[in-house]
Amino acid sequence: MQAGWAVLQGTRDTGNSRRGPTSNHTDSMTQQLDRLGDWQRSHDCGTLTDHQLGDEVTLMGWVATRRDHGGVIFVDLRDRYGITQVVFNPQHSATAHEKADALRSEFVIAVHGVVEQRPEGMRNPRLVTGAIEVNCDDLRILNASEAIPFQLDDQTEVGEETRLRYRYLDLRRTSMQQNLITRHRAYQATRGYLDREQFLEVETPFLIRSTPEGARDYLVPSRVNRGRFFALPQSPQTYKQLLMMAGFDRYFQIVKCFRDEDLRADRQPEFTQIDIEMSFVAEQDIMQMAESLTRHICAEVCELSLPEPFPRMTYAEAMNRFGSDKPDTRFGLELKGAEPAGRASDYKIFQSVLDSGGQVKGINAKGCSDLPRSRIDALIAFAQEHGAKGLSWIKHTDKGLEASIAKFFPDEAQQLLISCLESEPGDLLLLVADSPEMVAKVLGALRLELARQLELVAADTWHPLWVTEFPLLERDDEANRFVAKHHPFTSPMEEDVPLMESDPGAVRARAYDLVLNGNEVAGGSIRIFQQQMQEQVFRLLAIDEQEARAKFGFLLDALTYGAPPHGGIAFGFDRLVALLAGQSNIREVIAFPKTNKAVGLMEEAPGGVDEMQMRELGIRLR
RNA sequence: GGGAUCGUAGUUCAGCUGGUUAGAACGCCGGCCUGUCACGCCGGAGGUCGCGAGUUCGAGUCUCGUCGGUCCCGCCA
Repeated sequence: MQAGWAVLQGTRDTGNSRRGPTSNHTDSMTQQLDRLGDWQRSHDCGTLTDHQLGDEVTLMGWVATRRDHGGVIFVDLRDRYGITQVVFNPQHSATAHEKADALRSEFVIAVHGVVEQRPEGMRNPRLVTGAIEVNCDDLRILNASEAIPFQLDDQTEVGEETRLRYRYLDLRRTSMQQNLITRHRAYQATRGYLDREQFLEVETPFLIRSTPEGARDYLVPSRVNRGRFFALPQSPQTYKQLLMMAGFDRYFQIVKCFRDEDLRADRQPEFTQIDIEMSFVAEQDIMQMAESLTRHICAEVCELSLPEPFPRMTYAEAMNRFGSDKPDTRFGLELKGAEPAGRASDYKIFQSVLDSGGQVKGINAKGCSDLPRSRIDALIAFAQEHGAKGLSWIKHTDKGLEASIAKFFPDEAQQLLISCLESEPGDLLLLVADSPEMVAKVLGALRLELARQLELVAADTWHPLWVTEFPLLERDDEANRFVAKHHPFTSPMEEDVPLMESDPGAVRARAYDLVLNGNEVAGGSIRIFQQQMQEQVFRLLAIDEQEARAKFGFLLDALTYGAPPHGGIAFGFDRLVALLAGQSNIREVIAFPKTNKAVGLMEEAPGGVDEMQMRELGIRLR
């Protein structure tokens, strides 16, 4: 036995191989490892306190750290629940102490011992179990571990590439365990709430028919039906509507969705939705339900109390005041119209934009008149990255308005500018002149960037907001036609139906988004449930009858057999959990996420396939 | 498809206007240590400077290309 442990110590790799363990010391040690035998875990590593003093316990877990004092060895034993200090004292058990000499980080062990009070002054107030320690009399080494490629403490920030390559190690870190626990609690809060509210959880297919509307589909070739393909669902949209037509009244599902689009910090190729649909309802019913659900989740998971009811804002107001359809209302910096000042100025750029139907709007960066030129230049560059031709700026000092463009603003125009932007000495005015869409886009982004730079968002503030009355349609300039902004089954607002022929772009939808701290966490709509209306909308979208039949024939048929009025909403579950976990990146709340290039670094997915598989599927690369 | 940024020891980073043998901390390995908990002390090992070209007497450093990570624009009904 003893010789065996010596082998183990001597062969532990120093330099780590990059792609996992190549040394075979683990193999050579297998015979020296202990069996679990009849040992049973009596407690976890996060529960022992003064109350168990004197108890004999058996703990199992990972060696978080080993502190060898020559005479006495301390091991911090870690599991999902916490950390307990184990003491190996030669006077208590010479064998256990001798054996503990071989322990290294991340070895998996079982210890048997007695819960003892720590000596006076040796307590660790930072551990729940810090008042006690387990005096070990018997140790079983269940598994060894190579030296791990990065430390598991939360002290040093390890690069994400390394973390993702060894995700199973990364997930051992306390912060990641907390994130997944938060996620779990959000699942349970959701299921509990919706179950109590009479919602039925129903699964819908993952292998579905591809429809070229919307995002790119992930495709799955069918072997049995050679040359045909399934798509993975971008959402269970049509199925949940069919469940309403089937009379299920209240449906929900916590479900994976798939979109083959480029990734972002808040976008993964596969992501999770809380998908909900209800029959015999209008906007108010769904919004009220979604609001209660959100309040319930936030209360259960984070003990937050959100306002009741959530504030509401129309899409038009959101775009006008915040330049965004998901405004972060935790700070000011609202967009202000500056057209009168632009008209009164001699500034050619503003004049020509206004003459061609554009807008001049601005943000008043309060108290920023002393911002150095370099920072302003960076803001200009930022605006240009977002598509602006330029960003005009004017400092409001004690002496009045100062800037290179101030000379184009006669006194009257200056006064108008000051009143339009509610400016005071000490402020910095940032102005954009462009099409209304571009003005909103640029100033909306600039507003967020300024708030970030100026640290205007106080920690632990939660601003939920409903955005309503979205446009039904959106102009697709490339295809020169209208496309659905939400999806083609969204019902138009009744009072706007007459506009469908005359001014389709002005028709508002019975759609709503739930925004939390500037993040879209849910979105939904009242659906079309009468066939004539669905056909009318398809016409607007330039989808002819043949195409509509081919793509959505089953849904159109279902509409003819007594479809109830219905509507629903879907939550971006990953985003919601990320917010609750205080993470700005949804990868932090997903166990095994993909990189920006939609690659799994650990399992190296996607990978190639055998020629045989391709042949069976009737697929050839070109 | 485009832009920005990063890539140096296992990890996190430093490495100046191009110039001797590429450094630090943590980790790892060995030794010592009976009350630590970021243990301590002594010693040691560990590098394809992402990869490939180019400029140069000389490249971690400059140029071009390429691969990969991250953030953003486009895209995401």
